[in-house]
Amino acid sequence: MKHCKPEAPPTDLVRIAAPDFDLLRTLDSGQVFHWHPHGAGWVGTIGDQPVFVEQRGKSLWISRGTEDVVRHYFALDHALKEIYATFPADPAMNGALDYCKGITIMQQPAWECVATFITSSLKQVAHIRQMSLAIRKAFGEPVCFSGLELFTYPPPERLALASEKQLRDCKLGFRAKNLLGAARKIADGEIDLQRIGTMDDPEALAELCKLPGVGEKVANCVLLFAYGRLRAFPIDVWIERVLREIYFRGKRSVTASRLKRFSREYFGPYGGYAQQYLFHHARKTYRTPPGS
DNA sequence: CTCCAGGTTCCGG
DNA sequence: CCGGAACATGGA
Repeated sequence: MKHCKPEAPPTDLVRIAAPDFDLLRTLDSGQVFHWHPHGAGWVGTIGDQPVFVEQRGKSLWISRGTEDVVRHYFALDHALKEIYATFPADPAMNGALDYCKGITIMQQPAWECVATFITSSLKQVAHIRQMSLAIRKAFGEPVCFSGLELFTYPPPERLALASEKQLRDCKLGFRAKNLLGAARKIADGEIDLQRIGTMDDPEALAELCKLPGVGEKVANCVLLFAYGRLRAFPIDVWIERVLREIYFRGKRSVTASRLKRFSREYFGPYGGYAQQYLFHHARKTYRTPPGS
């Protein structure tokens, strides 16, 4: 990140209430990949808007004028206590809840979410962050903010003009073709991300899966992290591990569709929340047992 | 060096 | 419907 002019962390801040929210845990939970620590808080873009956010106890101190945007993006209106009350009360879920309390399911811009999760396949979170930042730097708009140069996420129309080689130079590997294809389908109007918001869950899932590089897992991430479908339950390698080792312990030949059906029925109306907590807890604490 | 990572797609039973 | 293999890249 370049310094475009010397300036300390922003001083024109306003306070908003965030009683049950945990900013650090939320930003570290593998939903978004572009926030930078800055002073005692964080800077990043929400859409085209550069924002500073710092948590002090039950309050967020944020750039003046970004109150509505921040509240929506971080889903500060989600009633976490009511959501927790719907979780199954088994030991694994209780452990995850204890570890993840305060994480919200965010409400990201749809395209940015689709694009970053297209690049996520077979990549660690640190790599997804690198690719996301490289794409912003190469194709996004620079925004000078609080002495830092931030970059917006390029819209589909912009990436549609890129070459596959340019995207590979952002270290996308085989994902370059998929991201380019998806950008083109959306820029051409063949897929309408706004209209997907009006569809029911199964229909929206099917529509998202028409994009190259988007299968059931990525589509569910997008439904969850961008469209507020809090029942969507993405099954990645971590969640599959949790399901098999805890909820299907000792059972053999458990198929993928079996896991899907179980997770849909067992985790309730906020299954997506349960999934995110189980994922984050497992990813942060899992160690392969010695000798196996 | 080997293993694996917030998968998708294609191909053969 | 199911399992297997290919696909790029870099951190552990």
